[in-house]
Amino acid sequence: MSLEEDIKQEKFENEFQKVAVNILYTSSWLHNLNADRLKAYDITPEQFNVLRILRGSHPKALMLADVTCRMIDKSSNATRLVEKLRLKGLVRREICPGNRRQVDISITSKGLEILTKTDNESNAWFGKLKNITKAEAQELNRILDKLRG
Amino acid sequence: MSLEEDIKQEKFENEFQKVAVNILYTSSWLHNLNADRLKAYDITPEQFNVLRILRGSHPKALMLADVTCRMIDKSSNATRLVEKLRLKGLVRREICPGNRRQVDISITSKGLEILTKTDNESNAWFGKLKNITKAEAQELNRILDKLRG
DNA sequence: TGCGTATTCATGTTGATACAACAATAGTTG
DNA sequence: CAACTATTGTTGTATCAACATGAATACGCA
Repeated sequence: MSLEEDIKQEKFENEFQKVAVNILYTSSWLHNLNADRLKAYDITPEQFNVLRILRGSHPKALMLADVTCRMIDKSSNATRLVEKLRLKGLVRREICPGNRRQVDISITSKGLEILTKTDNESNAWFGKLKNITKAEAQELNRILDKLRG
Repeated sequence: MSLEEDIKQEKFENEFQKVAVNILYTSSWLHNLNADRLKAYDITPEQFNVLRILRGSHPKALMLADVTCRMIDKSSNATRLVEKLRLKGLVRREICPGNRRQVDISITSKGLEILTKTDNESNAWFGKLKNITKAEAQELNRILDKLRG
């Protein structure tokens, strides 16, 4: 549906203002879709993101700062996110012996299992994004990257 | 900068996954920009959004449900958001005489003043989005609308 | 070595989000 | 009119985001 209908706004001042609102609105839409599908696994989208980051470096551990800088939303607190995941047994937390300030985080086999399960769904889920063509997806990515300049 | 650099991810599984991450990431970037510039006025981006919605209908009041359905993020709580704005004197809240369940919300002159001030900045602010051309902005809007189906 | 600074993470606090339950009023129907 | 249902907002609660501050360790240099 058009953004104008979705938020009952007849017109925007200019195309750039609409871009801003459209990105924020579409992001909220995506976030809600994602939160819904992850509810079955009892994890939040940001927790899921951290798990994926850790799978990306598996079996190597990452220090907390490395997790943070890979996160989509840098302002969420990696310490507490990781602690939530640890309590669920999905990640491991170890003080680095060589540098005792540092905490090494790695994904557990239970964490990997959850990701495997969601992978099976993910294709179906990305299907929801396939209202657009691959060429449009590429164009979207190009423009968003350029936007952030 | 490219998304890959921003979140240190070398590659995505496919263009659609990257679209999802890119929208979420760009939205977080935009939200932070917005929050920063609004800090000088002591309002949050969602409060700002409500003020703009009310200016859109000014001088007509809107009932709470109408505010909600125009909001970018439908899940934030309009009752409490409006109460915050009321305490700052930026909106008025009146029980509708014709239907006492209903609450009519309208923007005050003080609320309008704040928007006038931000308007003066807004052009400068939208300038940050002008890494892209108007044609690209239109294309971005088209694809985002299509994406949400 | 010892002192100042930088790095890395944790914690405290305030306000926002997510979701469910509740309350009050209005409309509807036998 | 009395009971039922729908509409419209409010409130409670747990969790999360945003931001500032604090604590422990490591590093650099006189």
